[in-house]
Amino acid sequence: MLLKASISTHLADLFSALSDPTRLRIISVLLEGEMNVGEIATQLVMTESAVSHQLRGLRQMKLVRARKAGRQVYYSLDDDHVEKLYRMGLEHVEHG
Amino acid sequence: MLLKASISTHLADLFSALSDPTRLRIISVLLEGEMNVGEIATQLVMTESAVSHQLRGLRQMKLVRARKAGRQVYYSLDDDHVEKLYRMGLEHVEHG
DNA sequence: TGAATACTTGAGCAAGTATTCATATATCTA
DNA sequence: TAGATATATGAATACTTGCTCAAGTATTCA
Repeated sequence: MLLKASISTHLADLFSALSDPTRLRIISVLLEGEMNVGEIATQLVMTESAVSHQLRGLRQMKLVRARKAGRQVYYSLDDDHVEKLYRMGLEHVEHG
Repeated sequence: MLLKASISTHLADLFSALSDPTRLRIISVLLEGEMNVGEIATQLVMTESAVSHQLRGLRQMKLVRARKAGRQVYYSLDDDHVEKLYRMGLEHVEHG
């Protein structure tokens, strides 16, 4: 049945959150556990600013959660649907 | 483990295909079976041109398949991973 | 053959996005 | 308290995207 316009935009927002290589790479490292911004930036070989901007989007979409510890901020995945979508997409890409 | 850059872009492309309300609405009607461009456009209340442009993207991503019959072109879903991703995303949006 | 129908395509524009750079805020340490 | 560290944020820029409009191709039918 035709998806209602309002639901279609929410669903599009969810997939949009997963539609960028940088965000997917952030998710891939957070699958192993929480990590702070500097560590993520080091792993991805990107500036902390760029990573921070992307984390903001993921935070707003409630896909990651932030935990502040001193001056570090540790991020972790805040949604197991995301992990499922990520893994299912990856499966499709790797042997689809 | 950190997702390789090349795979991350492929995965992002897949999710990008699902990251637009119009494309999701097209997918939602094609879940019920094949449909031609004019019928899709009527259901979505959009121009055939706009729908055709989106179908092109979905075709290039191999998410839909086209069957020509006379001057009509019938589209159908070409990938059951897509249906799974769609349904899982929808579940998340509807009661997440 | 000529007109109508069904769809596709390219150009152009408005709106959105990801990154960089500079700056701001918060926290720790000497 | 001053300076260093960790992160966040705003503005600017380059790039991408979705639609419209006009024109093009293919097919049917009178």
